[in-house]
Amino acid sequence: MKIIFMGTPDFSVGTLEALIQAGHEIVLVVTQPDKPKGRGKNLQFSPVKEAALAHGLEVYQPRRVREPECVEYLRKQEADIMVVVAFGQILSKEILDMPRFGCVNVHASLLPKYRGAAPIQWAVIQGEKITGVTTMRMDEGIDTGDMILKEEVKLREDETGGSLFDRLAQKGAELCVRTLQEIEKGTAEYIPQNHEEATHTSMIKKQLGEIDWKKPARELECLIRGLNPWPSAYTYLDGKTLKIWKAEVKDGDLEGFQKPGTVVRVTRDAIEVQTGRGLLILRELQLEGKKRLGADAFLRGFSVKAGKHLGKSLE
RNA sequence: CGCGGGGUGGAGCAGUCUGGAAGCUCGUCGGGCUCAUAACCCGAAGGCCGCAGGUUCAAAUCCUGCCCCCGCAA
Repeated sequence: MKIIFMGTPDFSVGTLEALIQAGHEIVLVVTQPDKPKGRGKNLQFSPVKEAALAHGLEVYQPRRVREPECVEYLRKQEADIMVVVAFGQILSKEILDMPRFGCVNVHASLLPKYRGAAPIQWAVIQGEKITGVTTMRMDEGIDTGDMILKEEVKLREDETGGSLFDRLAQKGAELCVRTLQEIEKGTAEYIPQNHEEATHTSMIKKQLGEIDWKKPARELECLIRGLNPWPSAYTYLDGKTLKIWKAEVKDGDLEGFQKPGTVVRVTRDAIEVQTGRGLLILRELQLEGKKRLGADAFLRGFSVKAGKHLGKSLE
């Protein structure tokens, strides 16, 4: 089939490559415009653009796909179908109706749950046991279209946003190829979502990573995993940002309840911190400007003593 | 030219401002003590102080250029 592919981040790349592998003709790859990124603010290509260029595909980067001239350009491609994976722009009805088979989206959750921007990270943050990927035929709403195929994925104990991201990207790629096969054969079933059960997620903001020590240790541990490797959960130590990369939960409070955020015990390879409920044992951390370190190495260079308060300096 | 921190034995750091013997906490190896240990005691190995120039009687330390790592910001 002649496909227009739309996508931007790493998550989309696997699907793009799987489609190429499956022998589809990608007539155009649409991705977000290059933006200044990283230290030094250099202009950077999106991962999808990198991949497209590597395969010699034509790349199109409209500021807004809904503008008339963009729509015209898409129409000229005469694609049979559009595959949209984490593109980052909302498509107008005009575009959605354009291809013969419509627009198919790969979404990284078991719809109708976790509609919206960052379903993968949210699934980890919320402590879900199972999530997955869903393909659907897009309609005008955000992630509200009829579902085609779905596949479940179990979260591991130590699942991070990053690890789940990788696994779902791969599952999504496979699922997308299968979905297109069914559509091509005419055997695809379109199952409406139960909108009553829908939940929504918002985009991950950096600020979400600031640890609120009043919350239960269990919740914080999920937050830490969910925001690893980006943007990471953090707190403050002596006014400097301290990222927490790995932690464990320890139920029960040690020798009476101390103010949340207080270091209650330091051993050779762990820093135990009081939370709203239970203790959080910090195992891997990173101080501003420094590398990521295991707690044992960290403690060799920086002395942290019991009684120290983590978080914003005041109080 | 977006802002900022850093590169010192295997690990993490101090020392740099105020040039003048390479230090701390660990790890490793050997020995001792102990029922025992992440304990304690004794001893040892291991460093082009990121790279290249410059200033100086003398540079980890001052000056110049470059490389690499990281935080913020996007």
